[in-house]
Amino acid sequence: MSANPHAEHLQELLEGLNEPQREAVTHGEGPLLILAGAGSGKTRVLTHRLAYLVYTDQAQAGEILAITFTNKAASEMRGRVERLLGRSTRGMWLMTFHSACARILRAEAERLGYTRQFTIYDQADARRLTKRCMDAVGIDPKRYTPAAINNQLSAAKNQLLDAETYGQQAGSPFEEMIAEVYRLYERDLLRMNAMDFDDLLFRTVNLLELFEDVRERYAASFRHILVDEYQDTNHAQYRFLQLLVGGGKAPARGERVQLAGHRNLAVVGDDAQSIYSFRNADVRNILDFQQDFPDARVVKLEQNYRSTETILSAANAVIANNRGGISKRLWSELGTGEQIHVRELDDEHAEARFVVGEIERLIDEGASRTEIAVLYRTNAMSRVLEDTLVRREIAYQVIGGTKFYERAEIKDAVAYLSWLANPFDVVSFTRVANSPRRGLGQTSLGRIVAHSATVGVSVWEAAAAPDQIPGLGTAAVKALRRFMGTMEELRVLAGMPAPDGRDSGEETSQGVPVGDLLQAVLAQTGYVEALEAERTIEAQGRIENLEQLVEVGHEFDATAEAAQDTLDVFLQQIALVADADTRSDDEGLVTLMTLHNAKGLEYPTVFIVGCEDGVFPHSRALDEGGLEEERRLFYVGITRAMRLLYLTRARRRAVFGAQTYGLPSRFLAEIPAALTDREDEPVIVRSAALAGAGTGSAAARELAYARATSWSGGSGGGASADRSARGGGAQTSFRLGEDVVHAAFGEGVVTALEPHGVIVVRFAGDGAERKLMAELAPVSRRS
DNA sequence: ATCCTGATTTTTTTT
DNA sequence: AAATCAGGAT
Repeated sequence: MSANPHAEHLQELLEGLNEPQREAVTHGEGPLLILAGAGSGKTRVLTHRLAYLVYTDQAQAGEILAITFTNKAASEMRGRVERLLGRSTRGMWLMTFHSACARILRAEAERLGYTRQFTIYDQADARRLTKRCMDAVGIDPKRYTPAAINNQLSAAKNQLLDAETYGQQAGSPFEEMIAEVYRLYERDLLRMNAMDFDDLLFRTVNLLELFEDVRERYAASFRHILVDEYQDTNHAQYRFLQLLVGGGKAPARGERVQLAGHRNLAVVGDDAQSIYSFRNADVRNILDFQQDFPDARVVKLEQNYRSTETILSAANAVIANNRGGISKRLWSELGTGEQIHVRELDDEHAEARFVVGEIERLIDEGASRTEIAVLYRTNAMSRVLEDTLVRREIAYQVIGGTKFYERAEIKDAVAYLSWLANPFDVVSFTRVANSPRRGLGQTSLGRIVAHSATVGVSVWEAAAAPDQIPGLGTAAVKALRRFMGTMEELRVLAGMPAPDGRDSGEETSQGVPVGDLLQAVLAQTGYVEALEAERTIEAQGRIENLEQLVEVGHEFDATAEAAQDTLDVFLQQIALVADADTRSDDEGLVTLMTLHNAKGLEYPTVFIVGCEDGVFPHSRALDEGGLEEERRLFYVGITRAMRLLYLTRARRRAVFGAQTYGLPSRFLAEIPAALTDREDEPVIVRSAALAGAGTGSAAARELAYARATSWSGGSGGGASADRSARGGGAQTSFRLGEDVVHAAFGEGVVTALEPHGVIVVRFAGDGAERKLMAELAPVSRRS
């Protein structure tokens, strides 16, 4: 080792790492599992390991595949590795699963019957196509939404089940129906030379399974593979890795022996932070890693360098309520720090005012806006916060929500490019053909698409010969001819070959740069003109968005490495950007985002708003038995905070425009009161009360009641009046939204007042609403 | 074909 | 509250 010319650098690379970190960084060949608790220096280990592998010549940059969860994380990591190495990491595959697969597929697509210009459909496109297939099968759209059906398809794909296999093992009429949609859906995607997000993984796995030479080539070219956030990988991703490194679970169908390979796979993750099961992530991937690779070296990172001990204690206490998992106990040396601030506000507006007020105070005290993040469960909750921030003139950024690339005008512009690149792309064609309005309505478009399918040519070819299309009116023929004239000009400009192969064999001419092409598209199709004609503020905003997109195009042109395939690469890049990738951390902005988007990030001050049962944990997660995952999400949220943590809850909140009354999140009660500054002790009667209600056991009811009374009595203050009222049998006057406790049902909240002394209470235990006679029921005011 | 209007639905979370 | 959708009028 001392002979290594980089010995000094090596020293530097390992300096400042603790023992387990160093072990992970310097691990040589063979499987490696890094169990990295929150804030334990995971990214540091990953970047140092990447640099170490290159430095010690265990791998060239180009022989490493490093998977991150977002493109943003990838580019940050690349920057850090380059700083460590002191040179470029060009050639290193440092990207998301989806980007890596798209890249492989673009090189190999012909083997699977696609062209390298295949279009990537996002979720909205996929749902639209699903709906079309549902209509074709004749499914009642009232009973099943395209989103729900598409989720089923997505789940199947993530399990690597194709339509045929899925159909064979369908065990219910429902599954038969799904299978039918699935068959159509797959057929259409292939016809359209398009893939959805799940296909990127699925098709890559197909490719590697079907073509041994391809598999061998990629397996040999990636001598080391590293995967971040391994707890959130799904089965398709697991199989992809298995095909590249060898080893892993029992051989798949048709495989005689276990796959051979170098098995140089290092995975990093934390099962306590697995929060993507709704996306078919399977936490067993990380839990079973040691079974998959019995000789794996396992490194646990438990020292936290991020949060105060108070925050960590809260996180540990919360996650302890989950069953199972790999045990680890985070600790830190950063001192006790401040208590966790817990606040209850009247409604979401008051909550927002409180949060923004605290932000103002912190800024006055010298904090920077970049040090503050506000986290919420659902995107819709950002609105009130934004309103308040705007009013108080605090600069902020929202991550997620309506993404830039999901705006209609952006999707339209991109669809024009997609169709130019991929003449089979029906979804883009139908999106673009009548936007701006050209007099080509649904009926005409339907005829064009149907004709292309019958004749077996691309939509482009079908549309290029309007008079061949049966049933098309003269007006439509004329409109289409004019439209296709424009598109032909643009096609030449783009340097794309004629779809009918007229000049195949010729060298594909070099197209103009993407930014210029985009500009030409927007001008020549009349898209911008139509927007200008609207003369509304809205349209003006859209034009500005489009200008921004053109700017993105120009930037792409300026940095494009090879002049080849630029349009495809640009489209692929756009299809796979996540909104998390647009986060900026140097512009003096307060950051607003969902808890999911906060994964992997840290902030000195964190607010988690909406800590109410039904909001967080989310009611739909509760219905589907996803409580533990919600808790992990809460754990993720808590552990984002370095020094200050605020948890807020609104007694009343508008959901779908209607007022709802929510109980405090059950997670709040899981934080030891001593760690917080809340004045009133949380009343934990829920489980006991529910047990009592369920079994009808009088003793359990007594117990729940006794605990509830003594606890609320213990909170001091004006408890005595309440107690006497309760002791007298019942309290008779209640207000809307009041927190109450019932002897058998436990905690609840008054959601309605009815005549004749009847109140409606929703209970925390089972979420059910019950009508009670205020005078007679054993119910009383809480707190 | 297009536009308008009232009804219905939407909100988990995302590559 | 906002967005999308279906159905009907123009």
